[in-house]
Amino acid sequence: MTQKEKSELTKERLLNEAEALFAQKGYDAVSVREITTVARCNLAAVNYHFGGKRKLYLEVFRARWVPRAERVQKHFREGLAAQGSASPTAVTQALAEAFLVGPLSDEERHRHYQLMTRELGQPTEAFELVAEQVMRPFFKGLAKTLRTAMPEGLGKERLMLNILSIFAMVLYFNFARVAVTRITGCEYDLAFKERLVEHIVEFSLNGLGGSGKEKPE
Amino acid sequence: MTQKEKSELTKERLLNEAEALFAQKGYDAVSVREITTVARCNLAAVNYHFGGKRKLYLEVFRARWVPRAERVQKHFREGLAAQGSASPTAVTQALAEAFLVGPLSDEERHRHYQLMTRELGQPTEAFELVAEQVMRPFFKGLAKTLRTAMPEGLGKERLMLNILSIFAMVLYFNFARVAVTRITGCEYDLAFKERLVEHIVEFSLNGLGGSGKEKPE
DNA sequence: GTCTATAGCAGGATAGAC
DNA sequence: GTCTATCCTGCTATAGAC
Repeated sequence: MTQKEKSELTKERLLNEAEALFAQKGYDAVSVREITTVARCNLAAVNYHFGGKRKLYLEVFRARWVPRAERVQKHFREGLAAQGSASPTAVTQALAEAFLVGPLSDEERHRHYQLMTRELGQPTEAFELVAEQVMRPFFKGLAKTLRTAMPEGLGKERLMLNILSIFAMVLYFNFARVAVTRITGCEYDLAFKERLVEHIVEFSLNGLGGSGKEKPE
Repeated sequence: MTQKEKSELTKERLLNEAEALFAQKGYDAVSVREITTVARCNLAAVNYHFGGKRKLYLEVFRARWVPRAERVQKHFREGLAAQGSASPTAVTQALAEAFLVGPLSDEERHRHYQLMTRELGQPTEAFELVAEQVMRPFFKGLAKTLRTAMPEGLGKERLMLNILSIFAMVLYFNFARVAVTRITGCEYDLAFKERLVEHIVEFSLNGLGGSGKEKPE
Protein backbone atom coordinates (compact mmCIF):
# COMPACT_ATOMS: atom_id res chain seq x y z
CA MET A 1 0.00 0.00 0.00
CA THR A 2 1.34 3.39 -0.93
CA GLN A 3 1.73 6.13 1.59
CA LYS A 4 -0.93 8.09 -0.19
CA GLU A 5 -3.45 5.30 0.27
CA LYS A 6 -2.51 4.93 3.89
CA SER A 7 -3.00 8.62 4.38
CA GLU A 8 -6.42 8.47 2.77
CA LEU A 9 -7.42 5.68 5.12
CA THR A 10 -6.38 7.72 8.13
CA LYS A 11 -8.37 10.62 6.81
CA GLU A 12 -11.43 8.46 6.33
CA ARG A 13 -11.17 7.01 9.80
CA LEU A 14 -10.86 10.49 11.24
CA LEU A 15 -13.94 11.69 9.40
CA ASN A 16 -15.95 8.68 10.51
CA GLU A 17 -15.02 8.85 14.14
CA ALA A 18 -15.27 12.61 14.25
CA GLU A 19 -18.75 12.50 12.83
CA ALA A 20 -19.87 9.91 15.34
CA LEU A 21 -18.45 11.84 18.26
CA PHE A 22 -19.65 15.27 17.14
CA ALA A 23 -23.14 13.87 16.61
CA GLN A 24 -23.15 12.15 19.96
CA LYS A 25 -21.65 14.83 22.17
CA GLY A 26 -21.55 18.09 20.25
CA TYR A 27 -18.55 20.05 19.05
CA ASP A 28 -17.43 21.52 22.34
CA ALA A 29 -17.67 18.32 24.33
CA VAL A 30 -15.38 16.43 21.96
CA SER A 31 -11.61 16.82 22.09
CA VAL A 32 -9.14 16.24 19.31
CA ARG A 33 -7.39 13.83 21.62
CA GLU A 34 -10.56 11.77 21.90
CA ILE A 35 -11.08 11.65 18.16
CA THR A 36 -7.54 10.64 17.35
CA THR A 37 -7.54 7.99 20.05
CA VAL A 38 -10.70 6.34 18.71
CA ALA A 39 -9.44 6.68 15.13
CA ARG A 40 -6.20 5.01 16.24
CA CYS A 41 -3.95 7.70 14.87
CA ASN A 42 -1.76 10.43 16.15
CA LEU A 43 -2.86 13.59 17.87
CA ALA A 44 -1.19 15.68 15.21
CA ALA A 45 -3.09 13.97 12.39
CA VAL A 46 -6.12 16.24 12.67
CA ASN A 47 -3.96 19.27 12.17
CA TYR A 48 -2.03 17.69 9.36
CA HIS A 49 -5.04 16.47 7.38
CA PHE A 50 -7.60 19.14 8.09
CA GLY A 51 -5.81 22.10 9.58
CA GLY A 52 -7.52 22.05 12.95
CA LYS A 53 -10.56 20.87 14.87
CA ARG A 54 -12.93 23.48 13.42
CA LYS A 55 -11.99 22.58 9.87
CA LEU A 56 -12.40 18.89 10.58
CA TYR A 57 -15.93 19.63 11.77
CA LEU A 58 -16.73 21.48 8.57
CA GLU A 59 -15.26 18.68 6.51
CA VAL A 60 -17.56 16.22 8.25
CA PHE A 61 -20.46 18.17 6.78
CA ARG A 62 -18.90 18.58 3.37
CA ALA A 63 -17.71 15.03 2.94
CA ARG A 64 -20.31 13.09 4.90
CA TRP A 65 -23.45 15.01 5.71
CA VAL A 66 -24.19 16.68 2.39
CA PRO A 67 -23.67 13.56 0.26
CA ARG A 68 -25.90 11.58 2.59
CA ALA A 69 -28.62 14.22 2.44
CA GLU A 70 -28.44 14.01 -1.32
CA ARG A 71 -28.95 10.26 -1.20
CA VAL A 72 -32.09 10.81 0.85
CA GLN A 73 -33.39 13.42 -1.57
CA LYS A 74 -32.74 11.15 -4.49
CA HIS A 75 -34.66 8.40 -2.73
CA PHE A 76 -37.54 10.80 -2.18
CA ARG A 77 -37.67 11.88 -5.81
CA GLU A 78 -37.64 8.29 -7.00
CA GLY A 79 -40.30 7.31 -4.49
CA LEU A 80 -42.50 10.14 -5.66
CA ALA A 81 -41.94 9.33 -9.30
CA ALA A 82 -42.87 5.71 -8.64
CA GLN A 83 -46.26 6.84 -7.35
CA GLY A 84 -46.87 8.66 -10.59
CA SER A 85 -48.66 11.52 -8.86
CA ALA A 86 -47.70 14.61 -6.90
CA SER A 87 -50.81 14.82 -4.76
CA PRO A 88 -50.32 15.98 -1.18
CA THR A 89 -50.87 12.40 -0.09
CA ALA A 90 -48.22 11.06 -2.41
CA VAL A 91 -45.72 13.74 -1.43
CA THR A 92 -46.30 13.20 2.27
CA GLN A 93 -45.92 9.49 1.98
CA ALA A 94 -42.78 9.80 -0.09
CA LEU A 95 -41.35 12.33 2.36
CA ALA A 96 -42.04 10.25 5.41
CA GLU A 97 -40.72 7.14 3.76
CA ALA A 98 -37.54 8.80 2.54
CA PHE A 99 -36.72 10.58 5.78
CA LEU A 100 -37.83 7.98 8.29
CA VAL A 101 -36.83 4.80 6.51
CA GLY A 102 -35.19 5.61 3.22
CA PRO A 103 -31.69 4.64 2.18
CA LEU A 104 -30.03 5.22 5.55
CA SER A 105 -29.21 2.72 8.21
CA ASP A 106 -30.59 3.42 11.62
CA GLU A 107 -27.33 4.56 13.02
CA GLU A 108 -26.61 6.71 9.99
CA ARG A 109 -29.97 8.40 10.27
CA HIS A 110 -29.51 9.05 13.94
CA ARG A 111 -26.11 10.68 13.38
CA HIS A 112 -27.51 12.66 10.52
CA TYR A 113 -30.32 14.22 12.48
CA GLN A 114 -28.23 14.78 15.56
CA LEU A 115 -25.75 16.83 13.57
CA MET A 116 -28.51 18.71 11.80
CA THR A 117 -30.34 19.47 15.01
CA ARG A 118 -27.21 20.77 16.67
CA GLU A 119 -26.72 23.15 13.78
CA LEU A 120 -30.34 24.23 13.89
CA GLY A 121 -30.09 25.16 17.53
CA GLN A 122 -26.76 26.89 17.17
CA PRO A 123 -25.85 27.60 13.58
CA THR A 124 -22.19 27.75 12.57
CA GLU A 125 -20.61 27.93 9.17
CA ALA A 126 -21.75 24.36 8.64
CA PHE A 127 -25.34 25.54 8.63
CA GLU A 128 -24.55 27.88 5.78
CA LEU A 129 -23.29 24.91 3.81
CA VAL A 130 -26.35 22.84 4.60
CA ALA A 131 -28.76 25.67 3.86
CA GLU A 132 -27.26 26.51 0.49
CA GLN A 133 -26.37 23.10 -0.83
CA VAL A 134 -29.15 20.99 0.61
CA MET A 135 -32.10 22.86 2.02
CA ARG A 136 -32.50 25.54 -0.59
CA PRO A 137 -32.57 23.33 -3.68
CA PHE A 138 -34.72 20.76 -1.95
CA PHE A 139 -37.38 23.17 -0.80
CA LYS A 140 -37.35 24.98 -4.08
CA GLY A 141 -38.05 21.76 -5.96
CA LEU A 142 -40.61 20.68 -3.39
CA ALA A 143 -42.48 23.94 -3.62
CA LYS A 144 -42.61 23.64 -7.39
CA THR A 145 -43.85 20.08 -7.19
CA LEU A 146 -46.52 20.83 -4.64
CA ARG A 147 -47.81 24.11 -5.96
CA THR A 148 -49.74 22.47 -8.75
CA ALA A 149 -51.18 19.87 -6.42
CA MET A 150 -52.36 22.16 -3.65
CA PRO A 151 -55.51 24.25 -3.50
CA GLU A 152 -55.38 27.47 -5.48
CA GLY A 153 -55.71 29.90 -2.63
CA LEU A 154 -52.80 28.42 -0.73
CA GLY A 155 -49.97 30.93 -0.53
CA LYS A 156 -46.35 29.97 -0.72
CA GLU A 157 -45.90 30.65 2.96
CA ARG A 158 -48.63 28.27 4.05
CA LEU A 159 -47.23 25.68 1.70
CA MET A 160 -43.80 25.97 3.26
CA LEU A 161 -45.19 25.87 6.77
CA ASN A 162 -46.95 22.65 5.92
CA ILE A 163 -43.76 21.08 4.68
CA LEU A 164 -41.81 22.36 7.66
CA SER A 165 -44.37 20.84 9.98
CA ILE A 166 -43.79 17.44 8.50
CA PHE A 167 -40.09 17.95 9.01
CA ALA A 168 -40.76 19.04 12.55
CA MET A 169 -42.23 15.64 13.28
CA VAL A 170 -39.55 13.74 11.42
CA LEU A 171 -36.82 15.53 13.33
CA TYR A 172 -38.61 15.33 16.64
CA PHE A 173 -39.30 11.61 16.53
CA ASN A 174 -35.68 11.02 15.64
CA PHE A 175 -34.27 13.51 18.06
CA ALA A 176 -36.42 13.28 21.13
CA ARG A 177 -36.29 9.54 21.47
CA VAL A 178 -35.83 9.70 25.23
CA ALA A 179 -38.97 11.74 25.71
CA VAL A 180 -41.00 9.72 23.25
CA THR A 181 -39.97 6.49 24.94
CA ARG A 182 -40.71 7.96 28.33
CA ILE A 183 -44.21 9.02 27.37
CA THR A 184 -45.38 6.22 25.13
CA GLY A 185 -43.51 3.49 26.96
CA CYS A 186 -42.26 2.22 23.59
CA GLU A 187 -38.69 1.38 22.70
CA TYR A 188 -37.49 2.35 19.24
CA ASP A 189 -37.66 -1.11 17.72
CA LEU A 190 -38.62 -1.86 14.15
CA ALA A 191 -42.31 -2.28 14.90
CA PHE A 192 -42.56 1.01 16.73
CA LYS A 193 -40.76 2.86 13.98
CA GLU A 194 -43.23 1.50 11.47
CA ARG A 195 -46.08 2.76 13.62
CA LEU A 196 -44.32 6.12 13.77
CA VAL A 197 -44.14 6.39 10.00
CA GLU A 198 -47.79 5.46 9.77
CA HIS A 199 -48.66 8.05 12.37
CA ILE A 200 -46.68 10.83 10.72
CA VAL A 201 -48.31 10.21 7.37
CA GLU A 202 -51.76 10.05 8.92
CA PHE A 203 -51.24 13.13 11.04
CA SER A 204 -49.70 15.10 8.20
CA LEU A 205 -52.62 14.38 5.96
CA ASN A 206 -55.47 14.73 8.41
CA GLY A 207 -54.19 16.03 11.74
CA LEU A 208 -56.08 15.02 14.83
CA GLY A 209 -59.18 14.94 12.69
CA GLY A 210 -57.98 11.79 11.01
CA SER A 211 -57.41 9.83 14.17
CA GLY A 212 -59.94 7.10 14.44
CA LYS A 213 -61.94 8.54 11.56
CA GLU A 214 -63.57 11.27 13.57
CA LYS A 215 -64.38 14.67 12.18
CA PRO A 216 -63.38 17.73 14.12
CA GLU A 217 -66.32 19.88 15.09
CA MET B 1 -29.16 45.51 53.20
CA THR B 2 -28.07 42.47 55.15
CA GLN B 3 -25.38 40.19 53.92
CA LYS B 4 -27.94 37.46 53.52
CA GLU B 5 -29.98 39.58 51.13
CA LYS B 6 -26.88 40.52 49.22
CA SER B 7 -25.96 36.89 48.91
CA GLU B 8 -29.42 36.06 47.62
CA LEU B 9 -29.12 38.72 44.97
CA THR B 10 -25.80 37.32 43.81
CA LYS B 11 -27.37 33.87 43.65
CA GLU B 12 -30.28 35.17 41.61
CA ARG B 13 -28.01 36.97 39.20
CA LEU B 14 -25.94 33.85 38.77
CA LEU B 15 -29.01 31.75 38.05
CA ASN B 16 -30.30 34.26 35.52
CA GLU B 17 -27.08 34.69 33.64
CA ALA B 18 -26.24 31.00 33.80
CA GLU B 19 -29.61 30.13 32.33
CA ALA B 20 -29.21 32.59 29.50
CA LEU B 21 -25.73 31.36 28.65
CA PHE B 22 -26.50 27.64 28.97
CA ALA B 23 -29.53 28.10 26.74
CA GLN B 24 -27.60 30.08 24.19
CA LYS B 25 -24.39 28.08 23.98
CA GLY B 26 -24.90 24.78 25.75
CA TYR B 27 -23.28 23.49 28.90
CA ASP B 28 -19.84 22.69 27.52
CA ALA B 29 -19.37 25.91 25.63
CA VAL B 30 -19.97 28.04 28.70
CA SER B 31 -17.28 28.60 31.31
CA VAL B 32 -17.74 29.54 34.93
CA ARG B 33 -15.55 32.55 34.22
CA GLU B 34 -17.98 33.77 31.61
CA ILE B 35 -20.97 33.34 33.88
CA THR B 36 -19.41 35.12 36.83
CA THR B 37 -18.16 37.94 34.64
CA VAL B 38 -21.60 38.61 33.18
CA ALA B 39 -23.20 38.22 36.62
CA ARG B 40 -20.69 40.75 37.95
CA CYS B 41 -19.49 38.57 40.78
CA ASN B 42 -16.44 36.62 41.67
CA LEU B 43 -15.19 33.49 39.99
CA ALA B 44 -15.45 31.60 43.27
CA ALA B 45 -19.11 32.50 43.77
CA VAL B 46 -20.38 29.59 41.70
CA ASN B 47 -18.56 27.17 43.89
CA TYR B 48 -19.64 28.90 47.05
CA HIS B 49 -23.34 29.13 46.20
CA PHE B 50 -23.91 25.98 44.20
CA GLY B 51 -20.92 23.72 44.73
CA GLY B 52 -19.69 23.67 41.14
CA LYS B 53 -20.68 24.24 37.54
CA ARG B 54 -22.65 21.00 37.18
CA LYS B 55 -24.74 21.75 40.25
CA LEU B 56 -25.41 25.28 39.05
CA TYR B 57 -26.74 23.82 35.82
CA LEU B 58 -29.08 21.53 37.71
CA GLU B 59 -30.22 24.38 39.89
CA VAL B 60 -31.13 26.36 36.80
CA PHE B 61 -33.63 23.65 35.99
CA ARG B 62 -34.89 23.28 39.53
CA ALA B 63 -35.24 26.96 40.31
CA ARG B 64 -36.08 28.40 36.91
CA TRP B 65 -37.15 25.86 34.33
CA VAL B 66 -39.58 23.74 36.33
CA PRO B 67 -41.47 26.68 37.87
CA ARG B 68 -41.81 28.28 34.47
CA ALA B 69 -43.11 25.07 32.93
CA GLU B 70 -45.68 24.94 35.70
CA ARG B 71 -46.83 28.44 34.87
CA VAL B 72 -47.36 27.37 31.28
CA GLN B 73 -49.30 24.30 32.32
CA LYS B 74 -51.47 26.36 34.61
CA HIS B 75 -52.16 28.73 31.74
CA PHE B 76 -53.13 25.78 29.57
CA ARG B 77 -55.52 24.35 32.15
CA GLU B 78 -57.19 27.69 32.63
CA GLY B 79 -57.45 28.28 28.91
CA LEU B 80 -59.06 24.90 28.46
CA ALA B 81 -61.44 25.47 31.34
CA ALA B 82 -62.44 28.80 29.84
CA GLN B 83 -63.57 27.04 26.67
CA GLY B 84 -65.82 24.80 28.69
CA SER B 85 -65.11 21.78 26.53
CA ALA B 86 -62.35 19.24 26.15
CA SER B 87 -62.87 18.49 22.48
CA PRO B 88 -59.75 17.83 20.42
CA THR B 89 -60.18 21.26 18.89
CA ALA B 90 -60.37 22.97 22.24
CA VAL B 91 -57.38 21.07 23.59
CA THR B 92 -55.29 21.82 20.53
CA GLN B 93 -56.11 25.48 20.62
CA ALA B 94 -55.40 25.73 24.31
CA LEU B 95 -52.11 23.85 23.86
CA ALA B 96 -50.90 26.00 21.01
CA GLU B 97 -51.94 29.16 22.78
CA ALA B 98 -50.27 28.19 26.06
CA PHE B 99 -47.04 26.99 24.53
CA LEU B 100 -46.61 29.48 21.72
CA VAL B 101 -47.96 32.61 23.35
CA GLY B 102 -48.98 31.89 26.90
CA PRO B 103 -47.62 33.57 29.99
CA LEU B 104 -44.00 33.73 28.85
CA SER B 105 -42.17 36.60 27.29
CA ASP B 106 -40.52 35.93 24.00
CA GLU B 107 -37.08 35.76 25.40
CA GLU B 108 -38.20 33.57 28.26
CA ARG B 109 -39.87 31.14 25.89
CA HIS B 110 -36.84 30.98 23.67
CA ARG B 111 -34.57 30.17 26.62
CA HIS B 112 -37.03 27.64 27.86
CA TYR B 113 -37.19 25.65 24.65
CA GLN B 114 -33.47 25.91 24.01
CA LEU B 115 -32.72 24.33 27.38
CA MET B 116 -35.36 21.67 26.87
CA THR B 117 -34.15 20.81 23.40
CA ARG B 118 -30.58 20.48 24.56
CA GLU B 119 -31.70 18.02 27.19
CA LEU B 120 -33.78 16.10 24.67
CA GLY B 121 -30.81 15.64 22.40
CA GLN B 122 -28.42 14.74 25.15
CA PRO B 123 -30.18 13.93 28.39
CA THR B 124 -28.43 14.54 31.69
CA GLU B 125 -29.73 14.42 35.25
CA ALA B 126 -31.72 17.54 34.42
CA PHE B 127 -33.84 15.53 32.02
CA GLU B 128 -34.76 13.19 34.83
CA LEU B 129 -35.99 16.16 36.80
CA VAL B 130 -38.00 17.51 33.89
CA ALA B 131 -39.44 14.13 33.00
CA GLU B 132 -40.61 13.33 36.50
CA GLN B 133 -41.76 16.70 37.72
CA VAL B 134 -43.12 18.23 34.54
CA MET B 135 -43.66 15.85 31.64
CA ARG B 136 -45.12 12.92 33.49
CA PRO B 137 -47.86 14.74 35.40
CA PHE B 138 -48.68 16.88 32.39
CA PHE B 139 -49.10 14.02 29.96
CA LYS B 140 -50.96 11.97 32.49
CA GLY B 141 -53.50 14.74 32.98
CA LEU B 142 -53.69 15.42 29.28
CA ALA B 143 -54.35 11.79 28.46
CA LYS B 144 -57.13 11.69 31.01
CA THR B 145 -58.67 14.85 29.63
CA LEU B 146 -58.52 13.73 26.04
CA ARG B 147 -59.54 10.13 26.42
CA THR B 148 -63.17 11.00 26.92
CA ALA B 149 -63.14 13.34 23.95
CA MET B 150 -61.43 11.12 21.44
CA PRO B 151 -62.93 8.31 19.41
CA GLU B 152 -63.36 5.02 21.21
CA GLY B 153 -61.04 2.99 19.06
CA LEU B 154 -58.12 5.33 19.59
CA GLY B 155 -55.47 3.61 21.68
CA LYS B 156 -53.40 5.37 24.27
CA GLU B 157 -50.37 5.19 22.01
CA ARG B 158 -52.02 6.98 19.11
CA LEU B 159 -53.33 9.56 21.51
CA MET B 160 -49.87 10.24 22.84
CA LEU B 161 -48.35 10.37 19.37
CA ASN B 162 -50.88 12.99 18.42
CA ILE B 163 -50.00 15.13 21.39
CA LEU B 164 -46.29 14.63 20.80
CA SER B 165 -46.72 15.74 17.21
CA ILE B 166 -48.16 19.03 18.33
CA PHE B 167 -45.19 19.43 20.63
CA ALA B 168 -42.89 18.58 17.78
CA MET B 169 -44.16 21.59 15.89
CA VAL B 170 -44.12 23.86 18.89
CA LEU B 171 -40.52 22.95 19.66
CA TYR B 172 -39.43 23.05 16.05
CA PHE B 173 -40.84 26.47 15.28
CA ASN B 174 -39.17 27.81 18.38
CA PHE B 175 -35.94 25.96 17.96
CA ALA B 176 -35.26 25.98 14.26
CA ARG B 177 -35.84 29.67 13.73
CA VAL B 178 -32.85 30.01 11.43
CA ALA B 179 -34.11 27.34 9.08
CA VAL B 180 -37.68 28.59 9.18
CA THR B 181 -36.57 32.11 8.41
CA ARG B 182 -34.33 30.85 5.64
CA ILE B 183 -37.10 28.91 3.96
CA THR B 184 -40.11 31.13 4.43
CA GLY B 185 -38.20 34.37 4.20
CA CYS B 186 -40.04 35.58 7.31
CA GLU B 187 -38.46 37.12 10.39
CA TYR B 188 -39.89 36.13 13.74
CA ASP B 189 -41.86 39.29 14.33
CA LEU B 190 -45.20 39.43 16.08
CA ALA B 191 -47.23 39.06 12.92
CA PHE B 192 -45.35 35.99 11.77
CA LYS B 193 -45.65 34.37 15.16
CA GLU B 194 -49.40 34.85 15.03
CA ARG B 195 -49.50 33.19 11.65
CA LEU B 196 -47.43 30.35 13.11
CA VAL B 197 -49.91 29.77 15.92
CA GLU B 198 -52.73 29.78 13.40
CA HIS B 199 -50.87 27.34 11.22
CA ILE B 200 -50.07 24.94 14.05
CA VAL B 201 -53.66 24.86 15.22
CA GLU B 202 -54.91 24.34 11.68
CA PHE B 203 -52.34 21.69 10.85
CA SER B 204 -52.87 19.88 14.14
CA LEU B 205 -56.58 19.66 13.56
CA ASN B 206 -56.68 18.91 9.85
CA GLY B 207 -53.19 18.30 8.57
CA LEU B 208 -52.50 19.11 4.96
CA GLY B 209 -56.11 18.24 4.26
CA GLY B 210 -57.30 21.38 5.94
CA SER B 211 -55.04 23.76 4.07
CA GLY B 212 -56.89 26.12 1.86
CA LYS B 213 -60.12 24.17 1.82
CA GLU B 214 -61.79 25.80 4.74
CA LYS B 215 -60.24 29.19 4.31
CA PRO B 216 -60.91 31.39 7.32
CA GLU B 217 -61.50 34.74 5.65
C1' DG C 1 -19.65 36.26 51.97
C1' DT C 2 -16.46 37.93 48.88
C1' DC C 3 -12.27 38.20 46.70
C1' DT C 4 -7.34 37.13 45.03
C1' DA C 5 -4.17 33.93 43.92
C1' DT C 6 -3.00 29.69 42.46
C1' DA C 7 -3.01 24.69 42.12
C1' DG C 8 -3.72 21.16 38.88
C1' DC C 9 -5.26 19.57 34.76
C1' DA C 10 -6.98 19.28 29.87
C1' DG C 11 -7.44 21.62 25.73
C1' DG C 12 -5.64 22.85 20.66
C1' DA C 13 -1.82 23.59 18.14
C1' DT C 14 3.00 23.01 16.51
C1' DA C 15 8.13 22.10 15.89
C1' DG C 16 11.17 18.84 14.70
C1' DA C 17 12.87 13.93 14.72
C1' DC C 18 12.23 10.00 11.97
C1' DG D 1 3.08 11.30 6.62
C1' DT D 2 3.58 10.11 11.13
C1' DC D 3 4.89 10.54 15.82
C1' DT D 4 6.79 12.49 20.20
C1' DA D 5 7.45 16.15 23.04
C1' DT D 6 6.13 20.47 24.33
C1' DC D 7 4.05 25.19 24.40
C1' DC D 8 0.57 27.95 25.90
C1' DT D 9 -3.93 28.96 26.92
C1' DG D 10 -8.06 28.31 29.45
C1' DC D 11 -10.61 25.52 32.48
C1' DT D 12 -12.64 24.08 37.35
C1' DA D 13 -11.94 24.11 41.90
C1' DT D 14 -9.97 25.59 46.26
C1' DA D 15 -7.15 27.73 49.98
C1' DG D 16 -6.68 31.61 52.56
C1' DA D 17 -6.73 36.81 53.11
C1' DC D 18 -10.02 40.27 54.13
